[in-house]
Amino acid sequence: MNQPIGRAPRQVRAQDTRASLLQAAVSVFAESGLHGGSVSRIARLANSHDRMIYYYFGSKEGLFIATLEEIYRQYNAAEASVELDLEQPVQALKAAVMFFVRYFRDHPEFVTVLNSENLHRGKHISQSLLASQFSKPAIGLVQRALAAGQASGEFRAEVSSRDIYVMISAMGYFYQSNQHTLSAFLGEQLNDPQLFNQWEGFVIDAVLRTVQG
Amino acid sequence: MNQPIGRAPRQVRAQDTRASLLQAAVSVFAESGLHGGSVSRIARLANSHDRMIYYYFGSKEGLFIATLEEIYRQYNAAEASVELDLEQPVQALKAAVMFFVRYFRDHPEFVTVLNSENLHRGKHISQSLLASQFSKPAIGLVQRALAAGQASGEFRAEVSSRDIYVMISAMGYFYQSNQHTLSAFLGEQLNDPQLFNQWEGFVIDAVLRTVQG
DNA sequence: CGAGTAATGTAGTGATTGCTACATTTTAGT
DNA sequence: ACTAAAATGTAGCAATCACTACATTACTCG
Repeated sequence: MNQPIGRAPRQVRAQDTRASLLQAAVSVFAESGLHGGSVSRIARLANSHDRMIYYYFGSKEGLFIATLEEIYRQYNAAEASVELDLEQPVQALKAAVMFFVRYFRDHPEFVTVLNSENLHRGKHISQSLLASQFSKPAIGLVQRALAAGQASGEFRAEVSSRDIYVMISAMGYFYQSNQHTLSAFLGEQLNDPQLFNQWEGFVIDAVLRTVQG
Repeated sequence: MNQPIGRAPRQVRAQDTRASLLQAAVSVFAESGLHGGSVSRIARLANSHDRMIYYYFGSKEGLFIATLEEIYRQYNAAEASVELDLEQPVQALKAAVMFFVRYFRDHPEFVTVLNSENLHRGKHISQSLLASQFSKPAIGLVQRALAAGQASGEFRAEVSSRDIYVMISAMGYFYQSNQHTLSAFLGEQLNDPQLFNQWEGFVIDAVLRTVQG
């Protein structure tokens, strides 16, 4: 569009290659974990070659680090796009809970890749230079909703936003992450839409009861 | 002791071999997951040979299924040994919460092996013939404490024990399971004992506020 | 247009994997 | 004591793995 015509093709294609490799890595690592997903399968899915993974990411671990950064980036971007009506703290917190619970449901790749990273004791995310940038906006949603409610007196002052953030994340994440063993355990299919809605309502209720006076 | 002297050695040794292979499998699968842990490493850790794994468990997957059954068995056994004073529902529920939160903290192998199984979409636990037996006593603790409180009128009647069980599990499990990425995310080491105690107190508070009228 | 290089393609490497064929030892039952 | 079989040990196979040396293309820039 605003680019000189004869310019882009080379560099653009290169970026496309990198991007499709990264996207393929997200898919494969999400499905099979770091060890389970092979470099050649990622390259094949991206219509490229193993060679290019090493060209752009140096190693399989380098690709995994980039994958982590990518899913965190998407996570933060999604969180940043949520708008809260801070005039109504209860509704705001409710909206925050719904965002998280649904994000985990709709982005299983986020859940499984993080699980894979935690299996490796966080050794890759600690190598990431961008990691520190991700921590800032993360709790933002919960923090703002909670602070608004505390200012208006609707929420208790002694509740910490970190605890509430972890509580919400835990209930949303665990429900998705462990749905298979939980379903076998409880004898109910947790991915059933009706059951999910019921669970979402329960989480909202539990969080509100926890923060309210 | 009460065995005829010349009897046991053969069968006993055989059972020892099987048991030590299973224990080694729990350790290795917990540390590296199903794909990351190799059969030969498990055999070496058990002071045995790859060969014996196939002799006793048929395949690597068979060993993994047995591993799942083993950690579930231990989980249920621990749960069954907890005694609740149902005359005091609040204390009983509190004790239940503490049991779960601490069990996940003290048994990371339970957490990581289950994560590995969920990565594979529960395909192994669904093959287990013993799996159905595990579901029964699981929610027992929570169910009894909750029912006692509902009978006495201290807890709300409309709360479901399944929701409370999943809530408690989620908050305890997630805290342990995702401690590495969470620590990087929050800038705090979640395995710090003081922070853990604070979290445990928060979970108790959140659960009680959720069930109380 | 010509040259230098960014980007891609090809064909392999050695190491490790899950698994098995085969041999050997050890013990229980008769 | 003898034998069938349970249990263990040894050696190696075919496949896959992450990774790389080397060659080739294609485009940018002077």
